[in-house]
Amino acid sequence: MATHCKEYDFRQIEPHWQTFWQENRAFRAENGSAKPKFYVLDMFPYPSGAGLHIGHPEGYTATDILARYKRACGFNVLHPIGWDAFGLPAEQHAVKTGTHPAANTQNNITNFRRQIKALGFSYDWDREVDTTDPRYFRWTQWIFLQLFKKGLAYVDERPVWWCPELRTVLANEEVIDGKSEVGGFPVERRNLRQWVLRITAYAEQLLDGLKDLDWPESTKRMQEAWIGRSEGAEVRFRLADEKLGDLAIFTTRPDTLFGCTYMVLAPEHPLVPALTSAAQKEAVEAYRRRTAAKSDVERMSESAKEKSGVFTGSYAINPVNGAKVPVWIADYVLMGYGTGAIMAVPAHDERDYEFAKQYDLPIPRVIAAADGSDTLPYVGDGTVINSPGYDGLPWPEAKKKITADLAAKGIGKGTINYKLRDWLFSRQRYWGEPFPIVWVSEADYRRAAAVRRDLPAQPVTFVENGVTQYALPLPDQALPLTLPEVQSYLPSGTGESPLANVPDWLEVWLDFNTGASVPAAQPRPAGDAWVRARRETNTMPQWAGSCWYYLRYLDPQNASALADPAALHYWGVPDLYVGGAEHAVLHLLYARFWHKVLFDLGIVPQAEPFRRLFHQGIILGEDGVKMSKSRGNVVNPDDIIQSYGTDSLRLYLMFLGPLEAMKPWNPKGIEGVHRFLHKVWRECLGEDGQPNPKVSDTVADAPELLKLLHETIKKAGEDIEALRYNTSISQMMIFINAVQKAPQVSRGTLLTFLQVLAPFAPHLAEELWARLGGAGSVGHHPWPQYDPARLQNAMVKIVFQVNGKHRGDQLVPADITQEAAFEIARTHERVAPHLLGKSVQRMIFVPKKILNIVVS
RNA sequence: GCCCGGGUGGUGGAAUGGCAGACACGCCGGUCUUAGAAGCCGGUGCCGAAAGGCGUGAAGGUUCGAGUCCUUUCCCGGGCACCA
Repeated sequence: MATHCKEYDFRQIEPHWQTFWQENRAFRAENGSAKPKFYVLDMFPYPSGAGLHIGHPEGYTATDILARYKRACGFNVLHPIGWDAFGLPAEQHAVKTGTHPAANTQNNITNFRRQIKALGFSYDWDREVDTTDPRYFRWTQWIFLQLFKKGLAYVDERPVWWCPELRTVLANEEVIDGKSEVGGFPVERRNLRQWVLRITAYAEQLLDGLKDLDWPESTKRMQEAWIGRSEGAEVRFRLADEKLGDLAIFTTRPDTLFGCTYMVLAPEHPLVPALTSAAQKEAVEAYRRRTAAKSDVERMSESAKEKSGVFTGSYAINPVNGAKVPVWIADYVLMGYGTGAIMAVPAHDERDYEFAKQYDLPIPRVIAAADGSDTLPYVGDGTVINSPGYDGLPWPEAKKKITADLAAKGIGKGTINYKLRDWLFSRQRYWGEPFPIVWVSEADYRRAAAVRRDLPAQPVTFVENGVTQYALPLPDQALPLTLPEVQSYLPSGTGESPLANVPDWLEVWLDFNTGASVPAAQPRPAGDAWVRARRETNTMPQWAGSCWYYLRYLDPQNASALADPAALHYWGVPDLYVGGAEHAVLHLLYARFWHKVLFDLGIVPQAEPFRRLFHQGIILGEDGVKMSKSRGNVVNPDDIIQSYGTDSLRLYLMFLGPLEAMKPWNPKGIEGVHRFLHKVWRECLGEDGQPNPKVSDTVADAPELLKLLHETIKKAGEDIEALRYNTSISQMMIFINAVQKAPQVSRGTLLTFLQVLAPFAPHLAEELWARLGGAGSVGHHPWPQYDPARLQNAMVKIVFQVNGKHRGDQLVPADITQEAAFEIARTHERVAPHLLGKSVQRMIFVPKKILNIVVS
């Protein structure tokens, strides 16, 4: 079973055991097992052409250790891997080379698979998934159809980020500081027809569900901030010119209504033209034009310095005091939030204050500061003043009262707003999941609606050249809708994807019952259900496939459902999810949203997909800065494996520091753990490769060594559960250092130690286990139990302090009394001088630890 | 600006309010060797010959006792950023 090398030849040992595991399918997870399940999930990688980055093995080693440990503890462990393989780089490569992105993607996957296998992770390779496989994305499309049917998908022409360089639209989240996240190219605003998912319908649930999750607090808070719930009121102001109607605003501080001295509309607000007086027309229009021409980045950076705005010439009436207040437009008010209009209360809002100062608007105070200060703007606690009917109330109470009073008068109501926006779900790209949607005429849609039961309550439509088009979903049986071959992967440049350039795919006769289609250029087939249709040319964003992959692992081959309900019940959701903090908001929020929809549909039994989440930290270059090609400080896993072996790499990655910490790579450090593994080898085997002569079947280990062994079992187990691998490794080092000093060691002790080592350095552990006569695979043996009795010592070291200062220590019986300990202390040669001539005031005695003598 | 993390030897880092610096890197000395490498033994926070003193970004506080708890403050990293 084992190899026959005489030295620790990891280049021979590691592939040997990897082959062994593969041939024995050692890590297969069983559906329907009677064992308790444990599901430990890695964020699956995008298989880039650059190959694995050192950050991948960091997180993957962490989960692998846990997976191997849990298997040894008797769990049926699901530990899968797959490929998030749709994505822009493959498409850009295709544009450049003209080869199909699928070909490039498969090459990259092959390379990733080879690299990951060389790291010896205990994945169940029978469950590998690939988001670009039609058998996979069929279900991505299916889930989209469920969202569509539920009214959670719609189309909207809206300004979106357009990147001329990438020739595609980007989501807000993909734009960083006015540049594309991928490539760093400049972006601009354009109006395009887009698919949008109504994630805002789940805002409250997404916020509420965070409470019970075992996630890093920082990540929870980031999601909270992203959802951005705020409670306030919508208030309607009459306009002075009655025929213009009302102006609705949102405020979180209705209690400051008496302090409102002007109103501000977003420049894009639809009421602006009607509100603008003849005298102000020119100024208002110029301002609107200027705002529209600015990118959001310019708008933000400029206005961060200085507020700007223009008076419209109109006035509104403050509903609480009848005051006539001017209506302005300014770009510090955003159309996309609330009603796109605000009441300005300059005394109690920093932005309004700044604006009022700039344009000389009145700033009356309506909240008295709790601390009596009179500086403005004031946004702290206090009581209401200058507000007849509410004076003297603490402002949160006034807020409730005024909101209720407004509601009673029918001019306002309490509302909740969220910063969260609906999710822009389409991309003008080739390399993504096609939408299983066609566009048909109203008449054809009505005919389909008469027989189809899978349409939304409200049809999804858009108007094109004055004609209303209706979105008709493909029937389930027509899935997957695959990508057509194209001549060029270059986007059309007009905002449509390359799919718009494939007429035979694009323009079809479609049977709305079966989803069957023929090119429109051919004659219409016989039958009533055939309608003229144009396919949706957008594709889905990369987030789509990663929104539900953790479910597909449960039952990856299933052709009739995304997963068998029995598998969904047995495995449930991951018990642990490990991945980078860079996904704190987007992926993790989108996946939660989809999961909640699937939960509401009764497809999954849990409301949340990821109960326990952990972010591994970033590994920096040797120089303490982020690894990058340009800096030349990149560490390549392949090179490390070649020089030290994957066991050393795995161990070092975990020994570097706390898993969640950002920490620099130190090339000398890996030699330290490599040395440790060599030492383990030498303690087990002699120079001839046979068991070391000091290994004995007859000699009993010293109690101290056994105690250390049991401490090691205990500490390793506890640390693994808590993902504190650095300290468990140091404990194993302490143990092996003790073995080294012992003249003899029992075979049983070494075998037990190898079991503890196995999750961390599985190849070496297997090899030594076999050579020391252990049966079968070390990973298949039940995790050793520590004996609590062995952890006790009859004698313990007690520390003597005088006035809190360490003055000496002494080995004493563990159950020594305070009196006896004091007797030892007062005669202790290093302690006694500090007691001389002093009187003892009191003593603090902590058994087994400390005796602190307080003297005058 | 706001919200999170975090500051401990030359380095990475340990430390349920109870011996600060485990473990490892590096360095110094020794051993083995013709020599080196590897291994092994010993040392290694700072000041001091020693006794002892000082030490966890800084300053206060609570406590018999603080790296750990509280207040203020500085620095570094991350996220958000006109969301009314």
